Amino acid sequence: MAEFLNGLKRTDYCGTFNQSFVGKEVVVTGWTQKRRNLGSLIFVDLRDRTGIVQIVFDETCAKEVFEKAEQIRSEYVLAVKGVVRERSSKTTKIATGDVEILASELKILSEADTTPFEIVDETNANEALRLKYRYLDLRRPSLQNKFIVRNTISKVTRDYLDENGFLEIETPFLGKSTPEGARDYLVPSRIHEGCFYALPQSPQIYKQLLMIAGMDRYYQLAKCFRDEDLRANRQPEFTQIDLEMSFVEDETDVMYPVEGLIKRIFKSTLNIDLGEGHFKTMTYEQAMNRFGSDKPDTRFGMELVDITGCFLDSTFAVFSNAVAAGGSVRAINAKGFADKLSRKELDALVEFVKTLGAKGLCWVTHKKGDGLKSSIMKFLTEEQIAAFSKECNFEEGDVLFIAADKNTTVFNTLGGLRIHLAEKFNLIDPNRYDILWVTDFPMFEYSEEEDRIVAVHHPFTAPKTEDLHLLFTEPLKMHAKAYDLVINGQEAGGGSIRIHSREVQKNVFNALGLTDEVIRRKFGFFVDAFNYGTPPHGGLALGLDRLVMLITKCDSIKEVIAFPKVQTASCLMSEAPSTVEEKQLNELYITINKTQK
RNA sequence: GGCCUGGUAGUUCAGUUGGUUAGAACGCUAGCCUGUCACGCUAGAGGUCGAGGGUUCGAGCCCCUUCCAGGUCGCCA
Repeated sequence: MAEFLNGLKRTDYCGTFNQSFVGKEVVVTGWTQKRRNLGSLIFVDLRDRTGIVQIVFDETCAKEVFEKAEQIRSEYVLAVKGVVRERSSKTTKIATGDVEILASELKILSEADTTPFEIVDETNANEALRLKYRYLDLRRPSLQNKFIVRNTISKVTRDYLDENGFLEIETPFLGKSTPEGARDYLVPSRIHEGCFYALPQSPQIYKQLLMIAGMDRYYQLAKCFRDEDLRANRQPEFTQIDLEMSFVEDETDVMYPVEGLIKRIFKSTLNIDLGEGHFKTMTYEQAMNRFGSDKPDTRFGMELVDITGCFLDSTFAVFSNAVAAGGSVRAINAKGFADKLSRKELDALVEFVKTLGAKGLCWVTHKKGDGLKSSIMKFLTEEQIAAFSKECNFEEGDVLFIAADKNTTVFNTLGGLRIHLAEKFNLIDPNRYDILWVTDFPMFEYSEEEDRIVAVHHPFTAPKTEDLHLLFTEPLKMHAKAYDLVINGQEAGGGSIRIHSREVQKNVFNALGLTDEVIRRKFGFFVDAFNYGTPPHGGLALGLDRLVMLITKCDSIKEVIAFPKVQTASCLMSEAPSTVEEKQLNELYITINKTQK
């Protein structure tokens, strides 16, 4: 039978005890990590979120206390009163290993069934099982620590932004479905037949309206929702540190304050001092040319090299066709990999890049004493070999991977291969943090799917001032005042200076092929707002979950969200989403059409 | 939507060419035990081999379908 506290008040947390407590009478509460019953001597490790302390029951205990202690099992919730004393046999395995509590009073506040998996830090229980019993999984110290770090980041963020004049303002969850961008989660309206709210993909429009409203500087730890497929670092609902500033003009007006925030976060969580200077920056073009990615992982080398010039006279159709179509031939040199990669593994890498959209991949190996070998040996001339060897510093012991196609495919292929090799061969120092800005993104890109140009960032992003004149002639050559914060090859955040001129905004909409009628329907209230005095403004959003992942060094976003969804966007614990009562559907004017897809 | 991987006691796994009663460790239960901290010793319970169908004298194992989970590509302005 569960007992009540009956006035017993906790005096200290389990993990806080040390020599200075010796002799004090204390009351601790927590969960039973482990019970060791030696007959007339019982040890109980009691755990709360701060740590573990050992409780002892022996012959000095009252008979009924000792008998109750014999009933204790794993995960029972206890309250124990006792005196702290020095241990006769100390241990360094727990932080409180110098002392123990000799119990004089015990309350079993709650009994516990045998848990589906053991509540230990180094669990290897299946993730699905742990997610079904998430509240048990969350008892594990390593998981609790992630939420303690997450809290620190949130708190430091609020402190820093408050000190810098930002106001925390909440924006609606129930909003208007936005066109372009991710798929919206829709919420049916009961009052308006056939109408739907959309959950925000981000508070983008609202925060810009707050600038027009004169709030000057805004921030929010904003929940965002996107109905897209999940990944190891993507959940359908996630949190952004979202901010916006008025009277800013250049990218650095936003980037520099954010650098201050990132520095404060790293200092307060990891005690890492990121130094006085500004973060490194790299243009989008540089990032693509060197790393084949707009979120380059600069913790290791193996950079891309453009060797198009080496193959201008190539008889190999793949190369000549790629060049003729405006593409390129590029390579990465896997230094010293000749002995690490078997023929079978090379073939596997060729198959791997096909999953990235490549049609193929050429390789050249130079094993010691074995000479050159290549998948395209018969197409290579002495001059070409000499030329690319020089360009790529290709020497004995190396493996060169060559891709030829249109540039986007080449970048995707070699950029992806580079990361794949680094992970496979542990080329990355796990304790290193490489932080940089990627700037000067293209303003637009061509969408083959939609057969029109679309905004790379979003349609409110300001073009580079010097590119404005290209808007109606060569829009694809325009660059945007947009910037991404990249940490260890992950997009940690992104933002832009926004368009504040109604003329420019109208022209950008037009360049995107949106008619006045469409603009009115989709963004009417937003466009109207620009007519009443808009300050120059810009902002940024940081992925809070990804920051926690990076700082706690975990690979899965599920580890840093208290109640996450699995790959099919369902919650294994609550079994959401679920069907609902017919009555609820009727109220919402909804009928389920099971055949349509 | 495509591709890859996995599903066997509560948990993590093993299970030979398709062949007797499906095993181990941890956990759990009971008994003994005064310094354990991976406590120890003794005994015990515990299985719809994800589900359905097929091949076979015989299926955990082979085939088909399906469900669940993980990763990834598409997608994610």
